Order: sequence, then structure tokens, then C-alpha cells
Amino acid sequence: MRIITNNSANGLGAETLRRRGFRLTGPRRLILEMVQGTDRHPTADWVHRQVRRRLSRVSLGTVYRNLRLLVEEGMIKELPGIAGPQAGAARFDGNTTIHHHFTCSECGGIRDLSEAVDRSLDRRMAARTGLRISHHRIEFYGRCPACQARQGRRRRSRKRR
Amino acid sequence: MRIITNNSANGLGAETLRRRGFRLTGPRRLILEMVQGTDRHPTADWVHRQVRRRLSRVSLGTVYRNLRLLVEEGMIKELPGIAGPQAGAARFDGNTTIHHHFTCSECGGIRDLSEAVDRSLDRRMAARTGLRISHHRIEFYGRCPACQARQGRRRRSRKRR
DNA sequence: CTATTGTTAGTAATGATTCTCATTACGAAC
DNA sequence: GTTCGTAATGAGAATCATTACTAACAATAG
Ligand SMILES: [Mn+2]
Ligand SMILES: [Mn+2]
Ligand SMILES: [Zn+2]
Ligand SMILES: [Zn+2]
Repeated sequence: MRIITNNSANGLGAETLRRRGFRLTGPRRLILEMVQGTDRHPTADWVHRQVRRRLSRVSLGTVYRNLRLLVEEGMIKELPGIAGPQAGAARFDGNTTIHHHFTCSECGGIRDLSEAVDRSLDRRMAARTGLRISHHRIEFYGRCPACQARQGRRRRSRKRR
Repeated sequence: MRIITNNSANGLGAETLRRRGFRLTGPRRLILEMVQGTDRHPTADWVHRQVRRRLSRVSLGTVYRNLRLLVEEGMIKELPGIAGPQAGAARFDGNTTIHHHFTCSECGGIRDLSEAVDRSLDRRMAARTGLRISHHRIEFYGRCPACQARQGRRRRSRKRR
């Protein structure tokens, strides 16, 4: 067979790739694994650094190219810009289920919130406005525990993303 | 007096400027007016084009500088990245009240939603997660009436922002 | 008047992302 | 296994949005 044998965990992944005739190449598999294997909603740059630890020759262009491809295939998602420090860089999410986020307005860290999504909100809003709504996402903001710990001082300390 | 005489409508504006010792200069006033005078959540580039119709020599740098300043002063807000086409450019909002948005996933247009904001959601979420939440914003997605009109065909037609 | 501070236009510099192109890896068919 | 068409990649140029820097000017304080 010409595609992957393992990776059966994320069934959709391999299946989608096969259907579209894509190969799960070395770089591509690593990129997918990195995004799926973390909950930090990484930037392309972070993924690149991680991938290079295993395949040192992978280029940043390949990382972008494949991230976009994987998003298109629905295997990962892209998080529309986040407020706060470190804005301006795309972030990716291996968790493709619908869920909301908490963003620390100080360090820019993003956490998944497991609370259920209220589909009825879409219906109600649609009814009131006449708009056709496909979905919604809620972004919560505040300071994360870590940032609350190191009180006031040392604010503005941008942390690597 | 050394500041503005009119512009009393958006009281906070003039007041804030005076307090901080800022002047409401020509370029600055126009930039503020442009953002406050539209509901299209414009990009810096759009504001620049508008301002130039009145003061043709205003530079893009000045627009950015003042947009950031006005955001810092709380006179306008910046919308953290929006999904869909035309992502990647900051958007500004003259409506400083807390409100939610509807974004057309096809043309990228953004509409204000006047529905009330549920502050209790913050409290409930905070209680459940232990996070300290300052606020939240909800982004609804779908296709706007206009995009629904010109059906299927002519999709992917990026429109100027 | 003179020093200080606020503002600006113009332009160079950045950071993130996309594009281009020559090269390589694969898989299917001889 | 050699050949051939296509997918995928690395390297670097190009593009876009944004910021930084600079020199000149204007308003204000003393
Ligand atoms: Mn997530
Ligand atoms: Mn708005
Ligand atoms: Zn934090
Ligand atoms: Zn639309």
C-alpha cells in the first residue's frame, strides 16, 4: 500500500490524505504530529523549530505550505488572530472540535475551554437578525494564573512564542 | 484654549486628549473621524485612503501611529484578527461599547450585532475554570445577505478592503 | 526669546507569509 | 530496474502589514 499504516488514531487524517491522493511524507507527517501533539496553539515558526529537531532540513516554506494544506483538508484548524502581545502571527489548533478559548492578555497564551458550545445561540441570533449563521466562537480574555503569579512588576515581558 | 472647541459629541475624546496633553491635530482629527464615522471596521489602509481625500499629504505611518494612540486612549478599539478572506490586517472599530460581531466568511465583511452582552457568562466561566476573566467577545460566522444573493458562481471574488 | 516637547512626512527596516523555480522523491507503467 | 509524469521540497526572492527612525516643523512653557 502506498499510504500510512499507523496513524490510525486520527482516522480522518490518513483517510482524507488517501482520498485526495496526498502522500503522508516525512515533513508532512511531522508537521501534523506537532500540531496535534500540543495544546499550545502554535505558530508556524514554533512548528518549524519542532520539526527541525527531527528532520533538520525542512524549510519554513514547507511548514507553511503544509499547514495551509492540512487546514484546507480539515485536519487542523487555524485560529483567527488573537488579541494581546504576539498578535500578527497565525496560530494553528490540532483540536478540530468546536470549542472556545481563553487568551491571556498579558503573555498571549491560549487555553482550550472544554465547556459545551451552545448551538441554540446561533439559531436565536439568526432569528433575531435574519442572518444565516454557520457557527460562532467565543474568546475569553483575562490574565492567566502564571501571569497573575509574577505580580505587576516585570509586566510587558514578551515571552517566546 | 488650546484644544478643540467642537467634537463635544464624543466627550471622552477631547477630554482625554486634553488631560494627556495631546493636540487634536488635522491628521489626528481626520483619522478619528474616519474610524468613528463608519461601521465597516476599517483597516489602516482604508483609513489612510479616506484621510488623504482631505489632507493629501498624510503618511501611512501617521495613520498607524495615531490609530494605535487612539486605541491606547480608549477612543477606538482594535478588533483582534478576523477569520476569512483579508485576514492579516488589523481592523479598527469606532464603537467602543462592548458588542459582538458577525463576519461573512466569504467577503470578510464585518457587522455589529446589537444584542446585549451576557456578563454572567464571564462569571460562570470563571467559576468553572478558576480563571480570572475580564471579558469575552463572540464572533458569529456565516454568509452575508449580499454574498448569498450572488449565488455560488463568482465565489472567491476578493473584494477591496 | 529660547528650550522643550509634540507631530509629522518620508523612508528604511522588520516580521510574517507567500511565491517562484530548480531539484528531488514517488509511484505507475513499461 | 529504467522511464516518465506528477507531487513535494528547499532555498531564497517577493510581498504585505506594521514599526522604527530621522530630520524638520510647530506649539508651548518659562
Ligand atoms: Mn484550541
Ligand atoms: Mn464593531
Ligand atoms: Zn499569561
Ligand atoms: Zn459577504
